[in-house]
Parts: sequence; C-alpha cells; structure tokens
Amino acid sequence: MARWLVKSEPAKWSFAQQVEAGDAGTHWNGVRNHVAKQHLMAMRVGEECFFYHSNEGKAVVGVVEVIKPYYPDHTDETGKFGMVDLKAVRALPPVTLERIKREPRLAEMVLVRNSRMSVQPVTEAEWALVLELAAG
DNA sequence: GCCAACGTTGGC
DNA sequence: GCCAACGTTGGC
Repeated sequence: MARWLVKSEPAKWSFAQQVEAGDAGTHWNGVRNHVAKQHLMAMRVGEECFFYHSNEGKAVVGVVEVIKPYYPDHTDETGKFGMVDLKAVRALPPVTLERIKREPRLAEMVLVRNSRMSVQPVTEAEWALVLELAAG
C-alpha cells in the first residue's frame, strides 16, 4: 500500500469540510500538474493520504482514504487531467511544516524538498514518523 | 505583501 | 525545439 500527501488551502477546502462530506467523500479536482497527475493515477482504492493545510496552518491535520481511482476531471476543459475521490478517515493533532523541517529523518520528504507539489508520495518510514510526531 | 521556485505559454 | 515572459504556488 502506497502512502500519499495531498495539499489544500483551508480557505478553499479544509479538512473540516472533508469531514463534513462524510463517507461519500468528494472529488479531488483541480490538479493541473503532470507530475501530480502521475501520482493521482498511481493511487489505489484503500490507500491513505495525509491531508496538509497549505498557506494557512501549514500542517498535516488529518488522514484521508482513496475511495475511487483516477477518472477524468470534468472541470478541466483541456481534458488532460483527472482526479480521485477521497474521504476523511480521522483528524490528527497537527504536525506543522516547521516541526517536520526540524526532524532530520524527514529532510527528504517531497513536502520539504518541493514545496509546490500538491500531490506527492510519502514513504512508509515518513508516514510512520509523521504519525509519531502527531502522537507527540 | 513579497518573492523564489517552478511550470506553462507562445514567439521565433 | 529553444527560451523569454508570464502566471501560480506557497513559505516567509
């Protein structure tokens, strides 16, 4: 099972809203980057992603699960991009970007190395460590 | 609010 | 097919 991280500006779509959407989930539309698209295409149903608040908060705040694999994004008029459906699994005590950057073993996280990647893979070790930090 | 990093667009 | 100009993201 691969692990992922998806980003959203809470002013546009927050984890609280994701929780409100319930088990029906929502489509993760709007990705317009080819590398991020590759990651979306690689997602399998049942795989989990960290939900990261960018700009405001700058922290991992929860876990979401893939409930529908890659399909066309109807909001993309070029027809090139797609999306997956995600549902909230659970909230996490926030793990801030600042905290992640202070952890040497997380120095290779895409979140640290390429701050603009909106959908990114997370290694098993990174996943476990961030959960550890969340647990305090 | 600024700006660095990076992706995309379009002229040539 | 190159690359300058431009737009966007997101940390600070």
